[in-house]
Amino acid sequence: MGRTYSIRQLTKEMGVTSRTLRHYEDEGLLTPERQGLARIYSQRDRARLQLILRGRRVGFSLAEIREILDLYNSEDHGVAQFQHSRKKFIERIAALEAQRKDIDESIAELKLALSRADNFLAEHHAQQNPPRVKMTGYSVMPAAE
Amino acid sequence: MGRTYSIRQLTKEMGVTSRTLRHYEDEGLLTPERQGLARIYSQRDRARLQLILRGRRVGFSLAEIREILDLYNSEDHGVAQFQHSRKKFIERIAALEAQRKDIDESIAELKLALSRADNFLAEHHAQQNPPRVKMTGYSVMPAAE
DNA sequence: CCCCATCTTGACGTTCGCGTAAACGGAGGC
DNA sequence: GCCTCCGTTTACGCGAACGTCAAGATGGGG
Repeated sequence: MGRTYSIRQLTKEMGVTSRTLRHYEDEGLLTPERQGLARIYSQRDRARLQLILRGRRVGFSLAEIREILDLYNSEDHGVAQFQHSRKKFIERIAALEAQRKDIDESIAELKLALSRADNFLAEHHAQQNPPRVKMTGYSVMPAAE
Repeated sequence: MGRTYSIRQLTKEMGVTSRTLRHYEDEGLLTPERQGLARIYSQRDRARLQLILRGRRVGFSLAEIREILDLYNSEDHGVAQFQHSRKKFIERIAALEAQRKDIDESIAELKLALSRADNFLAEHHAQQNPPRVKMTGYSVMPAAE
């Protein structure tokens, strides 16, 4: 018999509102038990919620998250089902790896901008008034390509 | 003088609609020149658009993207400005690195699920797909009691 | 000249992910 | 009894990021 959680406990632990949990339930992402009217969340619900929130952080829509959870949780464990799941998993992995590339590029660019800011601040170290220095004629973007 | 682009050319190249470009202009993210009524995009506009789209792919809102672009593009090159920019850059980098961690975890989990699907298919000698290493790891999703 | 393609400016519509009341139901304490 | 929490349902609202008409400008070709 696993631990159980009230809606309040879960919201505090995960940093979301009760409205959010009910919304996820409406969307079929969570299916807590009931004691009368009150929802009672199992460890499994809690684990699913963690997956949902992480999925959200990486940019999945609730529909996509549900699809993935359904793949994990499928009732039908036939060959066709697994082949379908396999395809979906591969798609998701590829998408995430592409996204990671975007993120790495963004980080690199931001770090470059950061170092430029640091250089400027180092050069104008003790200065408090904004110096009207023109920066090497380049007023726009980090060069692409 | 650099190359220029019609709205149509840019949409085709970038895979977005003209409505999207106009929307970005309404939001102050792009400021193409005009020839009469027609918009005419410069290389700089094109570069900014690439940044915008990448920002979108990593989950930034248009408001956040505008803020970052403004940091790059600031007119005021004073010390206070650079200090502010520096702070913002550091924040963004930290957020992206956190997101990267989420992505790596998601990828790891999906790969685990993938290998389980592969194992199943191997056992049932569904010969269509490359077999995988045998896994003995425990499922990420807690079993349904 | 007309036609057609491509552009333009509104402006209302849509989807997603919840927020935010409004109104009500038990359980426990005083 | 009543008050205070914690919970519930129903349901309208909202901001973001465009989609989707409607109606008109502009320029080139036949």
